[in-house]
Formats: sequence, structure tokens, C-alpha cells
Amino acid sequence: MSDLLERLRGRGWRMTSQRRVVAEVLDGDHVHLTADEVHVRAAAKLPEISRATVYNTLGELVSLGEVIEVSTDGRAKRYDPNAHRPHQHLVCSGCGAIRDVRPQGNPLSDLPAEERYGFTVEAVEVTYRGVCPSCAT
Amino acid sequence: MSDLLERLRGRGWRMTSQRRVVAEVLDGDHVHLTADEVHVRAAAKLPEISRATVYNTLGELVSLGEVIEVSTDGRAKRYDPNAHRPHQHLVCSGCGAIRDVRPQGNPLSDLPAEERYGFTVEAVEVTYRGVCPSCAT
DNA sequence: TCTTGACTTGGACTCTGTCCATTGTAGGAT
DNA sequence: ATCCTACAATGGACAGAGTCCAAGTCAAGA
Repeated sequence: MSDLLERLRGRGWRMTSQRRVVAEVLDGDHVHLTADEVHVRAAAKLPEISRATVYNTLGELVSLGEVIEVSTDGRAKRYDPNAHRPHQHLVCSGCGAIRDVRPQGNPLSDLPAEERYGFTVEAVEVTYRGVCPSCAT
Repeated sequence: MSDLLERLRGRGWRMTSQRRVVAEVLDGDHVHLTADEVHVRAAAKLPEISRATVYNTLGELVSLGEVIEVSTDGRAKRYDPNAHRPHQHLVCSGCGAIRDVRPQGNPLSDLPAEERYGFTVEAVEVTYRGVCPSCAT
């Protein structure tokens, strides 16, 4: 994750302890925290960090393309630091748990022109929905 | 849409003027209203209908599988009455407009077992993101 | 027509997220 | 090493979306 910090510094990001802590909290695979969860974990390391700063920092990371914003359920958005490897999400309808999954040989053939209604299509999102082992009891 | 009302009555739904009005508002193709928009349009026909009833009714229609809940942007959920023909969504990142599109081949190839993390996979959602003609200026 | 349990109402409340004026500080300049 | 200042953090008020609940209403079966 220090390479992330390097990259950000290179882009002219002013490095503050708050931003560093938020970046640290977002490290790892299969991490999909809500802004509030990020705040709680960040505050454990830096108690005086404010909610507004967490929201600001997450928003900046998303704009910079370092973090992906995922809203799978209409509740709180989740933040996925695994932005540099394309992947899809497997979501539990019970508890909302999310796992990253990788596309097989399935390149999501582009939408044919006659189905585009004049849109410029830029991305495709695939979400698998199901029930996780813990919720399946 | 009267066939919808028939189906609901058949399932033991008590038919009230509020429910009828909500069902009418949701009629048509490419309809993806927010709960609030449904409330405004319903209130135009039945002024005393309450927000809570609109939410209740939409929730019931979703449970019954007659309407699909779509949350594409972390803002208000949208309600899609076109639940009986499988389809995908094309969403404008600018204004949030949604169009229904139909799958070409069969992009829903199941997730391979080794990628399921023990989940029971029940559905796949595909969302194309882009910019609509009006926002492309 | 009567009865009753299902439905509706509206207002309070929660959760998520944004805004803004004020205060603090990273990091280049001296 | 210290000073400056533009950029960042703070926290509290605010807003939008949705849920909850106690009380009143009504659809439809007897």
C-alpha cells in the first residue's frame, strides 16, 4: 500500500496523517468497507479524525481511480481498494457480504449499437447475487 | 397492467385504491421511477395517498417479484415494473437515466464453483455505464 | 349489514451523506 | 530552521431517503 501513497504523492497529494490512515485502513483483498466502517477503523488509529475528512478522502481516492465505489444494496456505499485488477462482485442477499470474483473467459461482449440508444458506453458492471454459507443455515 | 392487478388479487392481495394507483403509475416500458416520483404521480390521481403507503406497496410488489428494485447510483432506489422479461440496464453517469437493454448471446454463464466461495448463486445483474445523448454535449 | 383483520396515515426517527465557516498544517520559499 | 500560505481537517448543522409505529379506516367474507 505504500506504493499507493507514493503514487498519490506523485500526483501532488498533500500527505496528511488522516489521509495516510484512511489509505492504510483500505488495504487488502476482499475489503469492501462502508464510509462509516472506514471512519471507525481510522479513528482507532487516529482518534481525532472526522467523518467529513473520511468522506472527503474516500471521494478523492475514487476520483483518482485508486478506489472503486460500490453500491449494491441501496444502503451505504462500499469502497473497494482493488481498483487496478478488473473484477466483479458476488454479493450475499442475506448479510450484504461481498467477495471479489474474476471474469472467466467472458469478456462481456459489448452492447450492440442498436441497443445503445445513442449512449457512449464506458464500462460494464457484473454483480452475482446469492446467499453466503453463513446465511444459508 | 390490469393482468397485474388480477395476479395480485389471485394471491390474496386486498385491493385498495392506493395499491391500484401505485400499480397504474408503474405501467410501461423503460419506467424506472424513484419512490418519491411514484408518490408524486400517485398523489396526482389520489391526493391523500401517503409516502409510507407508497413505500409499503413498492416493497410488497418487489417481494412478490412483480417489480425489480434497482440501485445504480447510491441515491434513491428505482423501481422497474418490467420484471417478467429478463433484461439489463444501461445507465447514464450524467443524469442517471436508465434504459432497458436485452442480453445478446448469453452473458450469464454461471460463475465457476471455485469462484463461489460457498455461495448459492441465484442471479446475475449486468449494468452498462455510459453517457446519454443529452449529457454528451 | 356487520365484523374484523389487513391497510393507510402522518409524524417522528434513523441512517447516509453534504456543506460550510473556522482552525490547523504540509511543505516550498527564505 | 523558520516563515507563509494555500490546501486540508474539523464539527456541527443540514438534507435526502427510507423505516417505524400507534391510531384510525376500510375491503371483503360471513
